[in-house]
Amino acid sequence: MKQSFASASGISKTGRTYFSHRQRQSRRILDAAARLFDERGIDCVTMADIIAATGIRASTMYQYFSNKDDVVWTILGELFADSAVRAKQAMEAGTSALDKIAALLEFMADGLTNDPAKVRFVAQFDAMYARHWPVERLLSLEARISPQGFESFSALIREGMADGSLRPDLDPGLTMHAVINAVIGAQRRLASLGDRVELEYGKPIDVLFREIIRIILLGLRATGPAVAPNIRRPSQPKRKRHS
Amino acid sequence: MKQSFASASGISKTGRTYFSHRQRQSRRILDAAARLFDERGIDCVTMADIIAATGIRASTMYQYFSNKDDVVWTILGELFADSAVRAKQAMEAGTSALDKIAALLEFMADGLTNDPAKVRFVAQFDAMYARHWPVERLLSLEARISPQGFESFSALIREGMADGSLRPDLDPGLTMHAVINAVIGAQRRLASLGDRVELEYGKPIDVLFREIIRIILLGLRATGPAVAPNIRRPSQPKRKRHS
Amino acid sequence: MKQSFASASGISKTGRTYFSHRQRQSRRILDAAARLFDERGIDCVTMADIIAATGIRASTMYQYFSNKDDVVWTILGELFADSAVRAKQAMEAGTSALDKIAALLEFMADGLTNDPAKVRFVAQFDAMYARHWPVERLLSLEARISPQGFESFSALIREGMADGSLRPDLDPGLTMHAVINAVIGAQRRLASLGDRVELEYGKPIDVLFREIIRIILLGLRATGPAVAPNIRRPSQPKRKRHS
Amino acid sequence: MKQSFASASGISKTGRTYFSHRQRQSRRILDAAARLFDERGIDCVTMADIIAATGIRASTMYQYFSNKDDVVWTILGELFADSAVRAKQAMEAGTSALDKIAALLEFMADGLTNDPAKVRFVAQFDAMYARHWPVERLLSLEARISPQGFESFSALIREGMADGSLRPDLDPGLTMHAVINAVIGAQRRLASLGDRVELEYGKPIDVLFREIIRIILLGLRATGPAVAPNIRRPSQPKRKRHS
DNA sequence: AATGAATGAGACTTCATTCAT
DNA sequence: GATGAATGAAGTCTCATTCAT
Repeated sequence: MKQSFASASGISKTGRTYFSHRQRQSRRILDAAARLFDERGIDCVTMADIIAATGIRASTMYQYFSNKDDVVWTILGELFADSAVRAKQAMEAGTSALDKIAALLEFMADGLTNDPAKVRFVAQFDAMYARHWPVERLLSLEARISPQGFESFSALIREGMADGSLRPDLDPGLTMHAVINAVIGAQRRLASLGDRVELEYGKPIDVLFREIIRIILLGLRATGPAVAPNIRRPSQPKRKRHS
Repeated sequence: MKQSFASASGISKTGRTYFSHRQRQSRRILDAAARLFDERGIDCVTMADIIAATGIRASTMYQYFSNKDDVVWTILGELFADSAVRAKQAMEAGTSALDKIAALLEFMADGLTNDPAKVRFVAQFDAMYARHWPVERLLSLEARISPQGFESFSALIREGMADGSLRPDLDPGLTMHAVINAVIGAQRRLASLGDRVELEYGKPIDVLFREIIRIILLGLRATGPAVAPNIRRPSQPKRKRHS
Repeated sequence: MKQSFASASGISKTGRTYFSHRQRQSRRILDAAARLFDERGIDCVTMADIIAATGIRASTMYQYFSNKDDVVWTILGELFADSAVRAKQAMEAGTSALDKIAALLEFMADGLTNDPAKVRFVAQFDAMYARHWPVERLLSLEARISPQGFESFSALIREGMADGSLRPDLDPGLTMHAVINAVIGAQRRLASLGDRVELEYGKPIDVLFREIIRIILLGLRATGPAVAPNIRRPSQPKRKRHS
Repeated sequence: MKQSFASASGISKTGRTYFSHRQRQSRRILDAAARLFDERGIDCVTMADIIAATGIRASTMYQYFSNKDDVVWTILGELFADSAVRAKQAMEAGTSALDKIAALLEFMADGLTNDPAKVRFVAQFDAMYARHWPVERLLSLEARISPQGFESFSALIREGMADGSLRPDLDPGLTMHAVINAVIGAQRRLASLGDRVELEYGKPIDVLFREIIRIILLGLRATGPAVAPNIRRPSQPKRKRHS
């Protein structure tokens, strides 16, 4: 059986690392819950279900997690903690701003390929809980996906316009935020629809996702100058109005 | 009071068609439900809530809708029926394939601007129900957003590569599907997060959405230089502000 | 079986007065609850107990009362509504202020004699809920025991000092409030201890209560000699009966 | 921080008597419990609350007290042990019977002024537990408030009628029991209502309490003779039995 | 003496739904 | 077509308490 997505959260079971009993129990619960959430959808899983799946008694469960939100939130936290580190590493590899952005998006594509269940979980979480929990808690968590938080996005665009890797007509205060929101939205939608997309469109979700990344990067990157220093690039016959 | 989003669904009250009492009651229920769904989220609304909001008795409710899914599905159907027609109209206006795509995405941007509640509703529906109902029912519904269904997307890309409005290196069987999924994903994410996005990023959701559309279209369109070195049309003279 | 104290609330079952089914059920619940509260103490009765005693199903119960507080509060309301009317009538009979006070205290003694269960209930309520519910709700209810609310007490003392029936050294803003609080406190304590007092002291609770009333009235009334040495007012010719 | 009312219970920390660890722990528990009882009301405090407040583990708690009743009872016992001694001392100071009674009542007024929390605790205890525990245990405890128990009350009344400080028409087997019950009832009611009384009536609880004491003493004391040696006012021919 | 862990028992409440009138 | 009433079936959570270490 494939590894539960909760247990991937950087806590290694290998080696002689000793889990205390409490930690082990906690993990059993989280793993069981994560599996159920993925199988049935977060809202269709009850505490009773998790309890049954874990094999402990209800009252014991409540010694570990005081309610379903607690479980959900914990899983989410582990997920993000894990992602944040790896996203950072991915971006550091890039040289130009465009490279960095590409690395970040590629990182997300890898997430979709390797852990669609994780993405699906977060997608559900977003759709269901986004409105019920304080913004801060939610967005602060999501912000970790980028190294210094979303605030660094502006800098990235500016950097790219300076180093010539990005189009000169981007808006530092806007573009990257738009891109990241769109890519996250796309990623989650594809993860949520899962195999159905393949059935319908004949393409696996990660192929679709990598295509949209390609298009977006094409849209972001500097055209003429980036390739050749001399500014030709006449064309673009009639940029149509959008809005 | 602004019109409920359900009652806007293309059902005309004009003409001498008289709603029977039954139809009026049904509408009251759907309107009340739609409002509640938007206020609290689909999963946080119970039949009892809808009943209370409508002012009828529980037992009467069941004369109209046999359960919550029935209500949800009906609202969704009205929403899509409405959208399909208008999306089609929007696209017909375009001349080149790029124009048509732009018109379709623009149509979605308008949806986000004018009816965020509708988009939010569909987003929730997707995240929560996608997995519980047969694919056919769901995707068939969504397919209506494009005139001939998603199948026509391949043709559109081919058309664009032929008429020179799109990059020549696109994949007819892939690109448009990728774009549409991403744009839907982005639209729904933004609608779901709503005002929070503005608080966090300082930009309204529709501004973000139009920016990503712009980037995607930039990524799709044929770039003169990339294709041919000859320099006409020196630069995008005045990218207009989007918002 | 003796009449339930809840059902004494001025709602007559006799005659052709028709209770709707709902009212009858509601009464059954209140009666059952009141009996249990008196037998075991309010805090030792659970909703489940009341449900079992009433013979309906749990879910039906919640159609009538949404929780235990609701039941408790309803019973209390009926009790006070009933008392308020009768206390008023009792006081109106008196001529001098002392008579009126005596009538009020006597009314309370009757309550203790005839409905110790009611008093006991209120005593428990007080001790347990006084701190958990908003003052207004509670005191406004209690205030009904006196015709125009406790505010009229000052007037009563002033009236008595004017008509010569009360000691001249009383404090209108204080004395009657002190008296009423003490008498209520005494009444509730005796009701709570119930038969135990008799076992311990060899006197029934109402005998003890009437004795303290007598002492208090002796303490309140004008004493001829104390005021003026000349002996007019030859003795309270008609110590009024209390009971 | 002010001393917990439980730890004031006459347990001396002086001398070289070392509390064993066990005693210290026990005290911590009792203090924490007493504070919680006063803050929330006895019935709203769970073992878990006490445990949390004390900082020990649940299982450790049960090494000291086998259940909540045990804790409650222990606190109550300390309270009474303390009171009994001081009540005795207070009464011994008096010369006439009236003086002794006044001293006793004054002692209770002091209790209300200085330790309303203690009184409140006992009031709650009374209302809630009186019915659940054997009479003997309860009343025997309360009896300690008077030196030789309530049995001595008869003697006190007789003494007062003999020394001329009390009215001659009192009932030795009744009056003092009535008075003490009333005063305890009043004291507890006032303590329970606490600040609310002041808000409602504009007078602090101890002012109200002292006023009722004054009235009762006025009602008890011999009238004519006490003021002037000459005995006129024979009167009051035959105080009839009341009840 | 302390404690980590577990748990039986049950209380409270909600909800969708049915049914007879 | 409307409604009053009832309810089965769950779900969530609390609490006092035990027991082995």
